[in-house]
Amino acid sequence: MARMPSAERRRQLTEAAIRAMARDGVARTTTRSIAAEAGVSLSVFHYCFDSKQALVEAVITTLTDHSVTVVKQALRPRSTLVETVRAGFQAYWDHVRAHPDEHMLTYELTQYALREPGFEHLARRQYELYGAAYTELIDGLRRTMGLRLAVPAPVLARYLAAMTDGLTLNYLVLGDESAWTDILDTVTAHIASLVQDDVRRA
Amino acid sequence: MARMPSAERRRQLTEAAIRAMARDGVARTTTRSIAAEAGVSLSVFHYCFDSKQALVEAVITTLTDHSVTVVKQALRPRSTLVETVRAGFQAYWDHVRAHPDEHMLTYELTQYALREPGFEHLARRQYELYGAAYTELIDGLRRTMGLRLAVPAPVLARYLAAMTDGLTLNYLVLGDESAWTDILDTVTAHIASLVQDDVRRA
DNA sequence: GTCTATAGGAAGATAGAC
DNA sequence: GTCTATCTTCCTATAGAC
Repeated sequence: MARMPSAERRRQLTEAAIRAMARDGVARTTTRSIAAEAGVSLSVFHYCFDSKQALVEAVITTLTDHSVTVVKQALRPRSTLVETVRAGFQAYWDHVRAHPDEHMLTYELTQYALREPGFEHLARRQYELYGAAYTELIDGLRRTMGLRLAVPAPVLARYLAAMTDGLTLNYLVLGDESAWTDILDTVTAHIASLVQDDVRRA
Repeated sequence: MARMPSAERRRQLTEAAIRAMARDGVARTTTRSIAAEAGVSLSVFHYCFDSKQALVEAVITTLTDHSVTVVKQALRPRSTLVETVRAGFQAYWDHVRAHPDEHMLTYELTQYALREPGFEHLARRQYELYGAAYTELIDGLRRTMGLRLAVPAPVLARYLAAMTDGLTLNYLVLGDESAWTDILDTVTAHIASLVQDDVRRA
């Protein structure tokens, strides 16, 4: 195989691990299967990473950063408040439907991090970054559109993050059969009314 | 060790497995550790269960039924609508705070079921039973208090189930540090207004 | 940096005595 | 039904040649 600097090999192996884990699940993904997915031998793996744990850490941070980017892209401010809520939620949901395996893997890795000693902070980091992304959006809207919130932005942010998280997990478990369109409409309407309630109450 | 009919041994091993999995995580729980937790030898395990998978199936159904019972107990109708929402949510949340490991294990097993070929139906069953419990409550309230809903009861039920699911997962990841009291107050208020909006709109 | 080969251990499952 | 001992397989990680 062609020689390659360690840093690039690390990226290659991390990407291969994400593909393998998304396809087979975290539990079934072995160092051998990752090396095979990357097209290198097992020793190359251990030349680049001290241990499997070290790779999983790289996978978690990479995937977290990617997920947060997805959320931030979806949440970017639009022309009106209602439009921001509706389009943002729609964009996020489109991503979930297009890449269910990726979101599934994210949940698996959260569980992994919570159980692995010394990895708990990676799970927290992920959820704190989600909260920060929502908080950032809310604060931006508040400045731009003169919103005044009845509850602190971080509280509202945490609530919105939890709700999207729960809806995503339910979709992954139950599939598309149910009336998700209705639910999304309901959710969107309620989020909009929620924010506008805050405005009215201020 | 004292002899015991197979059925009872199976229950004993299932309970031991739940304790071991809640303590060590699903990934680290082996047939050996389960047998040790139950105080029997490994062969007894395989005398009662054909395979580890067969035991996990028993664990999942047992824990699902238990979780659904918890939800149903929390959701029982109270004197007023707002009271039902508030007390129900509070009762559920008290259980989450008192038994975080049990809820954590439930999430882990959902992932396990989604990944294990032939076990997907167990994950779906769990979430469908949650939805059924919420639907049952809503229908009961509709009959008792003359509610009229703007959205079908199953849609509202699925939404509420997803929201509590997301909040629970966020709590398990982020711990108690954040302002969960504020969030719960916000959530309760919004659920109440949500149902009452439905009433007004009808 | 990359390879083949293998060490070393732990897992699920079975054999056969009691 | 329960036990101890063992089989077989698969994993992570390393050794050493190229």
